[in-house]
Amino acid sequence: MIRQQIADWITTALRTAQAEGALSFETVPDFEVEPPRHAEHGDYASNVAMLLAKQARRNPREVADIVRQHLPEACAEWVDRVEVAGAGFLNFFLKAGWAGAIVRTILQQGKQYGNTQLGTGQRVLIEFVSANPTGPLSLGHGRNAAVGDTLARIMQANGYQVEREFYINDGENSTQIRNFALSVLARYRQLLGEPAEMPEDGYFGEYVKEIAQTIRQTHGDTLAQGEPETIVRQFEQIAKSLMLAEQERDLRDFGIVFDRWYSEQSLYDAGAVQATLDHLRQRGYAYESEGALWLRSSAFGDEKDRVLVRANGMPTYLAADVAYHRDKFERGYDLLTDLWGADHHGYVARMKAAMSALGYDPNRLVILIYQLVNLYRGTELVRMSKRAGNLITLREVIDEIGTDALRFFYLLRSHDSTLDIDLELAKEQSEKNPVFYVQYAHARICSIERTAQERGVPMPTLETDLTVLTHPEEVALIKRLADFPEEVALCAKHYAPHRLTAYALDVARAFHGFYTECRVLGSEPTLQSARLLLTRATRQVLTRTLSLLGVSAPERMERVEDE
RNA sequence: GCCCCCGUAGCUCAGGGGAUAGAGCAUCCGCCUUCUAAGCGGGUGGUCGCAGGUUCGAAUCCUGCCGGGGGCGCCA
Repeated sequence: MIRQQIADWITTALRTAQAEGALSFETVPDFEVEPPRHAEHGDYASNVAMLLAKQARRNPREVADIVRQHLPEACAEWVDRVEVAGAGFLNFFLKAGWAGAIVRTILQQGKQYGNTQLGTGQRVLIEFVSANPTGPLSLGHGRNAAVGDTLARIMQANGYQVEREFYINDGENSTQIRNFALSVLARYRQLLGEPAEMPEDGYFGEYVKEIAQTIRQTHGDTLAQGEPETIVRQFEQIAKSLMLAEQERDLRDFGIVFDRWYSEQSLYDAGAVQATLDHLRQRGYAYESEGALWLRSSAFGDEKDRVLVRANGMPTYLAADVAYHRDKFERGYDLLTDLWGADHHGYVARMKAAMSALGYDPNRLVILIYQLVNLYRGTELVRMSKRAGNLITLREVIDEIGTDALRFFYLLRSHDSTLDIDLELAKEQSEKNPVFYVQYAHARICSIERTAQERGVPMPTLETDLTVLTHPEEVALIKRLADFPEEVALCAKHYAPHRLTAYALDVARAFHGFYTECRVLGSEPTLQSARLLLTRATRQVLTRTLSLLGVSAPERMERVEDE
């Protein structure tokens, strides 16, 4: 808010200078107002003059000086002085006590603080996880889930109307569903003591046996009798829905609830796949060759054309997925966001090409690719899961380290980076663990408030004099708090939810510094009141940040002493 | 061969046109009569993979190369 305020003053100054003929330029550049690294450069600095110099045909320092002289008088309320420095930076030095005004604003805005208008009026569909219903969610799906859900929360905070959707890959003609069903069927028969062989490329994880067991318990021993094709179809339905139920349960325990579970099969049932193929043909972007139907994706930058319908008449996964994305656009969203694993990156070009072929703006489809996740126990790479065999399940990691730690760790790095998670570290209740560091700051705040209550110190009103908040640690903390709305907006603009963990750590760090240097309870009454309000404002921002991350903000954290 | 991601402190990574490059961990030295020491302060530690280019200014943008990971099905 203070940054926006300064930016507005600068814009006003530019307009005034322009009107007076002191400065000539066509467009206001996209300049920045940032807290400089070094205190001698003021509280906030702007690069506007350097960006404008060429247009204005003057050297940057001259431009800076002109801007400085045309700043509106209103800024005198908060600004002590403005210096021109370096290559042409405008350095703003704020009056002692400016920080207090920010604390008041934060508290006045309450739960609204941190919200922005960035996406007001825009509908977004975030499609994520979308795991195959043939196995439990994996460690990789967990990253997808954490990034997608937090991004959804962030976009909501920015005013977007957000919906979360899970696309179920349940096409009945797909080989994977059939294989899965055949695997479950084989296990089921084995349970009944019948000789049954697993399909060669079947699913060999323990969970398949569990599903067979569940089916036996709920449907009895006669489900594998009758006409073979009917049996397999039946097993497809039952096994698939059991698997989906488990995925939904895991996600709910991970703090994620989808607005919609969208079935691939429903696209076939509604004729949407066929309609999309016809539409592509009409537009001239689908053609027959070698007995198959092809998408002319190479016309839109893809390296080659792709098969939509195989020579055997079966549509490919791509065909359904194109129909699905068409359906999403037709539902009226302004923006579609997909979250895919790195192993699907090669698919991006063809999906965007398909959207272009259908006449949609491919830029309205944002596909985020996240890199792999490796799990370590100390320095040892964890490869296998007992239950799922060749993959590590999300469930077992949640069970071991908890939702809070796992969500935080997933968002500790950019989705562009491969992520290593160390189970030992995530479980450790110590200073090494960043989740605890942040949560501990919150618990400390609650502890101060509890003690205040015990001592009969009431929470001060907003009329309290906040200009006494001038200690460097207080100002540093308030600056971090003041950044919150800007940070929330940046997270959305760059699709970078991981920035939020960094921000949470920054706020926690600033608070711990304040806590150490500035005694709250027992200080001089005016100061005590002001500090109590600062503490409350910090709590509000921390709680909100953690809730955007889907991480809890505990009111107490007792250290467990281990010998 | 082509495509995507990464290469920054001993380790794990932020920063992705702006001033003297940051954090955590590790390591060394300090700080608990007083709101939770799961905390705080300080020290050590860097040719931002290499070479060109663009720019007033490059870790950041462009090109090429090197190294690591992933992907290149009428699988999903």
